[in-house]
Amino acid sequence: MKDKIYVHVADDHKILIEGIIAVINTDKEIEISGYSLTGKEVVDWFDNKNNKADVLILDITMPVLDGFEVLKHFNKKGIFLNVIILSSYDDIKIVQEMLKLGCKGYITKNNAGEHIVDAVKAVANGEQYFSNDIKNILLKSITSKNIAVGDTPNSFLIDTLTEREIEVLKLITKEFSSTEIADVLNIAISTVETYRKKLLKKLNVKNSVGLAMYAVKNNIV
Amino acid sequence: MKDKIYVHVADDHKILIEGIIAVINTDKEIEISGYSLTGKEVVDWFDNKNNKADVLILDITMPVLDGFEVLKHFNKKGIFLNVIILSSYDDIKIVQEMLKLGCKGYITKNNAGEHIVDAVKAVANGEQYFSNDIKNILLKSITSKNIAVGDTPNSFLIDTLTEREIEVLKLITKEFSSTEIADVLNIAISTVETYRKKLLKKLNVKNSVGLAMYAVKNNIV
DNA sequence: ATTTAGATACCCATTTATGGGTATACGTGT
DNA sequence: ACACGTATACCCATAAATGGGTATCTAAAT
Repeated sequence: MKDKIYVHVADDHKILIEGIIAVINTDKEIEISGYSLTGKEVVDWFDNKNNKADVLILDITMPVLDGFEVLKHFNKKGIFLNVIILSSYDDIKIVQEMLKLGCKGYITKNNAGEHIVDAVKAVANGEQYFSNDIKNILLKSITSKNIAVGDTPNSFLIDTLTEREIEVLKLITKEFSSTEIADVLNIAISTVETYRKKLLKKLNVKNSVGLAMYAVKNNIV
Repeated sequence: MKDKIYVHVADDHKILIEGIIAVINTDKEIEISGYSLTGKEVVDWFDNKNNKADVLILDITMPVLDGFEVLKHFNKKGIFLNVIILSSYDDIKIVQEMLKLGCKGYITKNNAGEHIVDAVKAVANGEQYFSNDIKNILLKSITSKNIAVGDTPNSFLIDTLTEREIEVLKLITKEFSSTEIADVLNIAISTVETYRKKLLKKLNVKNSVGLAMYAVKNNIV
């Protein structure tokens, strides 16, 4: 009923890649179209237009570029991949950061074998997939606030803020006026006002309150 | 090893309350200390200092005051209860709203029987509890953004705001200017500005951004 | 009956923010 | 060599917000 699912695997341990290939080869629907041992290789592989993959299985700890940097790179380029994080980290902060960066699945290495095929099929199908331990820590993290809300899909694809813009934005949320921000950052008030204008435009909000609300919604503060 | 867990049940269907009592009575650790058929009754029951419960099982659809309003009332009063929502709604928006209002558990009526005892014990113990279907929709809702983050627990309203002040505050967080707020509420701009002054003073913040941040931190929005 | 809290509205003046430009300087990558 | 993004800074004008008052009306509480 549908084409094969092509998968690219990235992990700095060759043996783990071989394991994943072995597992995935047991399923006729899925095929490995490439693999990488460093983040740099991943980026380069996808830069080549001849290479294509429906799903990227991505380790976090890798030489040259780590998993975070790889996703940031793709986000910046506006490249939208179905990414499954395969990591031994089960720290909530890391999982959240990866979700913010747009990953669609997250499985831990402990029980990768039993999950990998299902995970690949799920994310290739536009769904999300988490291994049970990740599910648990995600649920635990749900408190009385800041519940996940289905936003504009892939809203990370919009205008990326520069470091300085984020710096200004953070100070705005701390109730600083332009004068005070200029003081703290040692720049002219006019410059701060330039940043305010850029922020308003990039984030498409009406005023400083909108900036603050954006910052909150997007975990910038 | 520990005292009994006292539970108050609120649902407008008497038969459902009876069912819950029957289920809960099978467990020696838990005891029903009261029940209510409307939201108003719940509020009144807890207003009486002689009444106490460790856990409140709360329906959403109820006459006089619904579940949302009951939780809002307790939040406003600074009353902190371990609340389990028992509802037939499994809409993500509703679950999220209830979590924002501070509920500690959420189970659907489909499979209440098999979950109710575990849920009560969990929330009485300070943990969270969700039935499997709720777990699933919560996980589904986790997108690339707005992941749950553990905040300051129970930071309720200090200086009580009036209804009108809260109304204005909410509009401020929606990026409305004073002119627009005056328009929406059909009052003079000068009146809106009076509210802004009062809000700034009561909440002890410097500007509108401070108001917005306060509103977010305190679940007003 | 009198106080109190809340909603409403205006006066004044000053400070900030917004919206439209333009412009220079620096570094990266093609 | 040149384009591009980023950080910086200024011009202009208008809109909005802030900070200090005072004041009236109503409903609820004492």
